[in-house]
Amino acid sequence: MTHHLFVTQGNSDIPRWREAFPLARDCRPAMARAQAGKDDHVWVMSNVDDWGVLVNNLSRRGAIVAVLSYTPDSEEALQALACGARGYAHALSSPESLRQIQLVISNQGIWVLPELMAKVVGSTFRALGGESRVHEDTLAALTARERAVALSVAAGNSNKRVARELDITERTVKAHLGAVFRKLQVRDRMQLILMLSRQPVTEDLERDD
Amino acid sequence: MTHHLFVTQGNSDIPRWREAFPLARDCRPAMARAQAGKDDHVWVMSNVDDWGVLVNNLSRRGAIVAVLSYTPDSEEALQALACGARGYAHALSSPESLRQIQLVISNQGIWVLPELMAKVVGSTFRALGGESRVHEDTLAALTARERAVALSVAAGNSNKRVARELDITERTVKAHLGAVFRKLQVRDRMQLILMLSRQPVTEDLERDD
DNA sequence: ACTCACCCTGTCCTTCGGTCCAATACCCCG
DNA sequence: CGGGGTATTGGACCGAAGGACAGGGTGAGT
Repeated sequence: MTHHLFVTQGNSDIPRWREAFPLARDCRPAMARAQAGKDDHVWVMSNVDDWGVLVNNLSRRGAIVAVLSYTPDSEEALQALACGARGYAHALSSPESLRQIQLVISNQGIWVLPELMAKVVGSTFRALGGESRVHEDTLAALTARERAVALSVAAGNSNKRVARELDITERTVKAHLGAVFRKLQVRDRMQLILMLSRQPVTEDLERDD
Repeated sequence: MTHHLFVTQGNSDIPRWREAFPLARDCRPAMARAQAGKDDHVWVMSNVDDWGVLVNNLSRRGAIVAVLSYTPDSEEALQALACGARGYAHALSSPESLRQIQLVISNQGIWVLPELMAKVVGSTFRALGGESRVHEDTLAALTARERAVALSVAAGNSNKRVARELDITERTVKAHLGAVFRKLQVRDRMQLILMLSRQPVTEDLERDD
């Protein structure tokens, strides 16, 4: 059968893992390295020494690895994924979350904190030179004129300036801009800028008050 | 209840989707755009026009989107993810695979072809030297409060929202913001965003009329 | 002809953003 | 202690932004 291991550095207590997976065993890095094999599930704390190397080894041997961190950040998440981990989450995730994660990654899925997702994918996309392919897509939904207005606005120009630039009335600029907002589902020029200059945007939309 | 849609371009036959999800309906992009909402599951073929935009819209509205392609490649996969899709697979995946994918992505997971995963994440990590350290320089000139305001504004928030966030008056936000504008030599919040979300800025700034 | 999509413009009105001119309070430093 | 920097807020003012409502013009299809 497959093993199920928690790898911790020292005598740190194992938060709610025990609760999530009663059958699992906790161990030290060396032990994991020795025991884990194909299809085993291994959870590695990001505070163990050389966790990257460990994760790499394990996943290379066919183990299904998830990394848990007390201080999750996108950079570490990327590193974890790059080392072959299939999951990355907060170490204090609830037992339910942990089981959900296990479900996902044991089915060939990837699991990262939702808020990190955007960042990870974003930087990945940029890193691959795919650069502004997205924009072309989002902008593709616009008419030629709307696109021109959107781009100018996204460059930080005021409506008046855009008007002069395109040699139309400020009123017309507003009209086009309104259409852009509708089509791209943003509330104002700020979010337009963010959308076109990319990523963050956390969880805007809806509710301003 | 939640919808379950297959979005195809034209009269292409729906491979084995029917078999995997008997209850699902297939439709055109426009229909999907109109019907799909929060928590709906939508499968989009990568040969429909502007699938990127469509996926963007849908996922932004809370739908769970997966992209299927007859010719999967890492670039397209990344694009799909960047647009908010949670899954990317071959259009001719077996019904079992499709169900597995659905399981994964409906549990907050990400699903991409395993061999693409390595490529994508691998190259990323290397290419990800230093990301966004630029800001710390520019932001260093600000007081703690000003910095907080600046960052929130740069995230696309309105003055009112920032006020609530920091639990101060909108008036005070304006005061801090004014200071930020002076110190960073920008005229308004748009240029602030541009300054904080990219690096170049080369631009003129000057002259609006 | 007629519809449809796009482009352009107008007025009216509300809210938001930014600046000027204040004032109060805190804290650190000389 | 007095002076400078910071944080906070008030009021007033004005221009920018964006929505609501209403048009007029073109060209491509049907």
